Amino acid sequence: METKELFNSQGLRCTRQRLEVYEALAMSKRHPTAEELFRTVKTSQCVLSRATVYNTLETFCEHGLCRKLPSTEGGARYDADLSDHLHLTTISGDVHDVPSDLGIRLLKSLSAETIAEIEGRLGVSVKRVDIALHVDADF
Amino acid sequence: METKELFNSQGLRCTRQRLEVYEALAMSKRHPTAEELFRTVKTSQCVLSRATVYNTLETFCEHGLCRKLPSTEGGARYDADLSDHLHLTTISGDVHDVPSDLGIRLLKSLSAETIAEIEGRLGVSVKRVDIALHVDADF
DNA sequence: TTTCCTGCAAAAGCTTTGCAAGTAC
DNA sequence: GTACTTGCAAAGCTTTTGCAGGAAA
Repeated sequence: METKELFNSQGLRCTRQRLEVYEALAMSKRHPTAEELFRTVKTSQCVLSRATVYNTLETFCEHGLCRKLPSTEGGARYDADLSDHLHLTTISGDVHDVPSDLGIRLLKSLSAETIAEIEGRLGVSVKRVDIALHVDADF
Repeated sequence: METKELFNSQGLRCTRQRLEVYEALAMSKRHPTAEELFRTVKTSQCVLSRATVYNTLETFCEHGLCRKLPSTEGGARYDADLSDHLHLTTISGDVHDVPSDLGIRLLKSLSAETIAEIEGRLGVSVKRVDIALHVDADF
């Protein structure tokens, strides 16, 4: 679906700012923070304020267009990929996507081999696993 | 192990503030925020500043005495229970412990029955599940 | 006595809010 | 034209920092 139709289907007006923020978010594989989105979109010849980024992201979350990811430090991160997957945060704060099957195996057996597989497949350095189920919006 | 011995085993000095913060955290089943711990401990005839609470909690985390839980809103939450379990956050922001086996079943099959079981066993109202694996400290 | 810890106050970082001007529909 | 959206600036909340005084070992 085109982004404009996506907004319309949710009763959201299609503004330049929303389009750019949404597309920057959907394009990114880095699960960006509000600040990162602000800097990405602002430079691309679009008038934009931080307040709008925050408002926009909250609106997107409310309408199921993206998800706010829990984090322990820095600002909140956002993900427009609502498909079935988990997230893995490295010591540096980066967030990586993890296929559900791999994540579930990790949960079932945090063996050295599983960790090695995670590290190999994602190219990250795993230091500790802190697992949480977050239940915070409509089913 | 007594709390004082626990501190000593980690090379930490045993101060009034640390003892009270640690025991308030260990006693609580609510996964309190720094602010909540500050208010709990401060009222119980103990001189305490917010800065000390933050310093203390970071020190505890560094020494493996507690864990910082990722969250999407409000302040970070802390848990001194390092045993094998997962967390479930409700729409109101409360964090509940979930036995690992139940959490893994949730991950494997987010069926209506599983949700109902979660709700029944924890007495909470589940609205959405947002799942993340956080890897952010030493293994 | 030495080293570590605490409190205070200030600052920094992230996010929200009120309101007037502007824009989508 | 109406209702929604934006930008700005200020405020709010959480967390960190520098430093001097104080306490543990």
